Amino acid sequence: MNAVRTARERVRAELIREIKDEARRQLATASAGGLSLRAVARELGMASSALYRYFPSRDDLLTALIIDAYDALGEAVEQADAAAPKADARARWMACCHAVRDWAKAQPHEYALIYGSPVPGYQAPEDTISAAARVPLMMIEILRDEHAAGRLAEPTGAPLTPTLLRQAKEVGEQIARGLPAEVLVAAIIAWTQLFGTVSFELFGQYVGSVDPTDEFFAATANRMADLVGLPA
Amino acid sequence: MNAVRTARERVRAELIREIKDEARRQLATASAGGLSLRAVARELGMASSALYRYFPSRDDLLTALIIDAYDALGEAVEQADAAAPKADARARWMACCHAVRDWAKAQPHEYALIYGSPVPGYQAPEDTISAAARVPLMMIEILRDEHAAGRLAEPTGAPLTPTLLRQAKEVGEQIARGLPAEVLVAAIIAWTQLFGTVSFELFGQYVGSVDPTDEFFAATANRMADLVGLPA
DNA sequence: CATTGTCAAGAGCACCGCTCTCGAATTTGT
DNA sequence: ACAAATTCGAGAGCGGTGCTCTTGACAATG
Repeated sequence: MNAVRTARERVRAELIREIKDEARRQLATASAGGLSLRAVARELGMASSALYRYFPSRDDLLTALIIDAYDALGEAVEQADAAAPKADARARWMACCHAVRDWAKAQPHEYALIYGSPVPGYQAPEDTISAAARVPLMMIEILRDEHAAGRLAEPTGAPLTPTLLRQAKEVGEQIARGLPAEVLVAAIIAWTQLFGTVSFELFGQYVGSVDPTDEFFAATANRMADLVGLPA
Repeated sequence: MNAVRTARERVRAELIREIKDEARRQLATASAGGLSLRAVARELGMASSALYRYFPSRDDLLTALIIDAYDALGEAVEQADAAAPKADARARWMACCHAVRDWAKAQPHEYALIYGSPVPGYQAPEDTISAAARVPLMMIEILRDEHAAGRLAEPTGAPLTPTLLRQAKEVGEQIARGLPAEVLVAAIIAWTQLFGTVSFELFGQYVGSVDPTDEFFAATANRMADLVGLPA
């Protein structure tokens, strides 16, 4: 009974996968706003109306692609971290940074989908935010490990304002227990810098200056490792 | 004769302005990809085909809006710098950073237009890049003034790789003569951080952590001032 | 075997960017 | 002052879009 019912559901799951694959392929030529359900259906040899059996609207297809993208990026970063020597925090940090950049350069349109400007009337559903948190959580885990081992340098620079300290403490209690608020703020700065650099590179802002960007990126990632207090 | 010719051209310039204004207004509800010439024409009470007398294509309208946006942002930053005490480099720096953020928060859709993901098939024409350079040039000018006065601290951190040094020197020769390559690299990092932070705030990545972002932004801008070597 | 649920397909709606043509208005040249 | 040249707005129309609704075929269920 379950096996029989699965027969139909399996072909359905397969078709959903094919639709997403084709949509991803089209994303490469026409980005988010230009994704055409009709074109996807045409390429798959089916009527456009049939697609609505699988995705109730264009935005739902887009949402599925966004979640997939966040997950793929998170997966890539987590694998990069796992492959790095666990004792070498800076190596883990650099591996994660490079994993983000490599993934973004390999799937620029999927990256633009999740870190570019929000799509017109699109409202990100709940499911996306947990998927989006995987990368920052990975970076924080590195810092927690290093802090627990007592190898994290104390943050420098002007002291933080009370409000910012309170905000950081609140966030820390939920996802970074044990990490000093100053470190967490530095981590948010570094996290911003990481994606800012990748975005600027992908969106062409470095053309004419630090292009190719490989060495600049490595230098930036190292500066950020310094900022959060990782040992050299 | 000139006055007569101007009569027609004046109403033409006026209409171009109205079209751009209305397009900007629509950008607020449907972002770049969803900008509709027909809707603009409808709102202006004219036939959609008439718009093509003023903008040969939708992309040309978009380009005009993009250049206007870059210019408006550049103007805002330059005014902020001019209003700051010329002798206080950090005050100038902070004023510029806050000017970028304030402008972006006041016109989020125009900001997304120029610093979000590139529009589908859109290729940025030459005119945009000079307009885009105004903000980074302003930041570099602050550093040049301070360096000329001998008040710029020496960059810290690991030494840069030869390739990156060479890239920085090349850029420096064109737009930042006299500025050490290490400072220029730090400036590019800071420039990236500035827009990365503004983008993350506007695109909702800080929701749930450092939101509201006012104090975090100020702290970040100060850290970046430290990074480029500005005195406290 | 009949019923029930699922599915693809087609027609159709309102919208889009864009092109072309045509008549009216305006500017220009004489 | 009048004719020629240019500019302009409007309309029709092309092929495309997302999306809805209906219809008829198929497969799974009892």
